[in-house]
Amino acid sequence: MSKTNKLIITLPAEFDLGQNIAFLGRSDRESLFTIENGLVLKAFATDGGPAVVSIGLQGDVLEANVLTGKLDAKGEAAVSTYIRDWFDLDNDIRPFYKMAAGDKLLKPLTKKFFGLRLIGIPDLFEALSWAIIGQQINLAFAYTLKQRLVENFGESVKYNDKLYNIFPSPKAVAALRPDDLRPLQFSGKKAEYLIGIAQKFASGELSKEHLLSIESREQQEKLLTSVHGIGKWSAHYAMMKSLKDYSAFPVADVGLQNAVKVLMKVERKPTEKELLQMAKNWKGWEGYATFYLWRSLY
DNA sequence: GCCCAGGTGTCTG
DNA sequence: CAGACACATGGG
Repeated sequence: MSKTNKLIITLPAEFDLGQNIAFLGRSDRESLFTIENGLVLKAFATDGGPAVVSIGLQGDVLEANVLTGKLDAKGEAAVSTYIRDWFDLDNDIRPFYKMAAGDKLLKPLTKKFFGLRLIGIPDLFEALSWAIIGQQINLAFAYTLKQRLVENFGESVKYNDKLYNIFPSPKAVAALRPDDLRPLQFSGKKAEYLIGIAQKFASGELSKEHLLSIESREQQEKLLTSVHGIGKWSAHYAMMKSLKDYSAFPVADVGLQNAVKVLMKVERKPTEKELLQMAKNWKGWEGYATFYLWRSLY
């Protein structure tokens, strides 16, 4: 009998697991975790090998249980940090709610989805990959492409006869050729961008640590958009989902535009200019506002 | 068949 | 610096 690791994750007051699970469950094609009976199950790559972890509510804290594999102290710290980042637990979102209370568009959303946190993608390589996959295609197809990438080039662990996938490492993707991805129905450009970014991560030219060491958001954006395949939208997407920039604002996002259109009950999508005008009230919280607006679409 | 999709790079005026 | 356009492929 091996001892099972159990991690306790403390929670802020403005947190509702049901709301966050509802967001996580938005696609039935998600390939990187599963949701069962109020528990989130996900595989993690650790130095000691892959581990499947369940995350669920236990009283007023989250409890993470290691189901297979074993975590040393370093692994436990890494998984705890990942979960805190994933659910954005170390951020005081009261100022966001305060701002939203005075905003026609956001007020009903913060009421309806109270306790929803900006669900992140802690791994920057995964965040940028997902941005590239999602460019200019519908979300359903994007999930299909991600699933094929993950299943073909990522590791997986079995638990209870089910496979739990881990997003492919930069090294694994860096070794691919576009012709490896074309049969999975990646366009030539997506394949080229994805492999190029993987190579930059594998070589150390790009890293989350380095991006985070840059204090100026403008400089972060500039560095990100200097990479082939990362435009303004993808840079802001990664900044809000991975770099904890709550003011990141992917204005060109068609989902965001549609959400505003629906909520305002108007015939056409707002222009970028109109969105920027609207977002003047959101200063510092554009990323959170965007996230709640996306949530309104499901 | 047609329009749209969680865009980007490149070219042109 | 703004605007037009090619790219690429599935979903509805």
